Amino acid sequence: MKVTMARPREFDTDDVLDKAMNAFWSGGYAATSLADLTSAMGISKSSFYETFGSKHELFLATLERYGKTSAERTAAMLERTAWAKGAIASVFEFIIDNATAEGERRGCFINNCAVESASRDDAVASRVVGCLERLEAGFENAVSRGQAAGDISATHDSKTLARFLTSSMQGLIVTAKANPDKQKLDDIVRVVLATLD
Amino acid sequence: MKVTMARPREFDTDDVLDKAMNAFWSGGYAATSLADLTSAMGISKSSFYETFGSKHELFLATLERYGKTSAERTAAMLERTAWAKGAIASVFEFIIDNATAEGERRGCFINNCAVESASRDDAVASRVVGCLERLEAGFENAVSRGQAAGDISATHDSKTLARFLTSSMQGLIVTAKANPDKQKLDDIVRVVLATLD
DNA sequence: CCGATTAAGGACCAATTGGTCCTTAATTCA
DNA sequence: TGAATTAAGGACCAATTGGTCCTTAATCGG
Repeated sequence: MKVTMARPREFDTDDVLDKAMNAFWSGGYAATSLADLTSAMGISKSSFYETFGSKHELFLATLERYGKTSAERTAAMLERTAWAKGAIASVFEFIIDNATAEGERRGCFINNCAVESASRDDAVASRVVGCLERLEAGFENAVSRGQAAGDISATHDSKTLARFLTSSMQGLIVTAKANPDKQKLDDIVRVVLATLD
Repeated sequence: MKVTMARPREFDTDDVLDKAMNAFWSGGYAATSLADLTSAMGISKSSFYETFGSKHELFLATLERYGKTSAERTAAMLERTAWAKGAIASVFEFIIDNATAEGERRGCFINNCAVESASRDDAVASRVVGCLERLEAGFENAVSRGQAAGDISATHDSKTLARFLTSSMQGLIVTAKANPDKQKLDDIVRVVLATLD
């Protein structure tokens, strides 16, 4: 690759990528300007274009980073936790806690990207689908284990339930964004989790 | 009100409002420019500002129109149709048909608005919540009738199920936008409708 | 037909958009 | 130390942004 390094970067790529992701997460793609981005990332315009190419390429890079970090973490958590049913419940609880907490309600990055950009931008769509499939795989693994343990009903097969749970998660996130009413959200999750019994 | 009319408008307000709504529906708020809007609406800039005040006010007007037309129609349909359970199923079927049809996949206007703008714009949020509550009321009415007819299980009360159905609808719409795979969507709806048994 | 009133066309605006490029500063290897 | 290389600062760009305003055209009541 690079045979010499010359002057080294003054920033960490993953670090500024995280900051860019947070900016897009809060503002969406279209409404987040280059000025917003460079300000959030703390780098200059020239470093921006040198390192990331364009606003669009940066956006894709933040999506990939999300897939490798947050989405992967949630899915892996579902697969590792011993009590599968409890792990599933805790994912939904986490969403409610997040949405009803003080401060900015920015929803879920992937959910935002799916709604704003997926149908107009194939590169975004494929990355969004990747994250959702990883999550679905996490749910399916958990459901399978729960069914094997006799903890989760076998009325629906694990893949079907995993798809349902992934979709329910998206629905909860949208509902919470419109109206973060804990009672309503708890009602929804109660019915969702009852499908596992 | 107006004591004289002088020169009459060359366009119908509701008609151009519908065209504006479709433009926002396809492009979102931020990414739809004034040029996009006036072009879609077929009116001049001066007529635009004279009639609607600003881009933001127009946006709110399209949301209100959506509430008075589309949202109201769906909710009323749920309330009128004799076989409540079938009516609920047909709403979900309609979403799948829409999402898997050829052409632009622009999702649901309210869903798009909820995700893009609700958490950053109180005026938008209140109108989005209004539409969702109207829909929820439609579901609740249908569920109650179904429960009275012994057609829908009384395991969960009608309000809880209505909230769940409204949220499930949002989830389905987001899932479909990311990946309009009919099998997956059918799987999801099967589990959703099974909660009524 | 005429004065009042309102609609529409489009010139104009400052600010912002995403993006380029030139210069200067830092760091490497030889 | 010096040549090569790369990073960073920021001037600069055309195009577009949402929005204003002036002029002209159309239609009303009288």
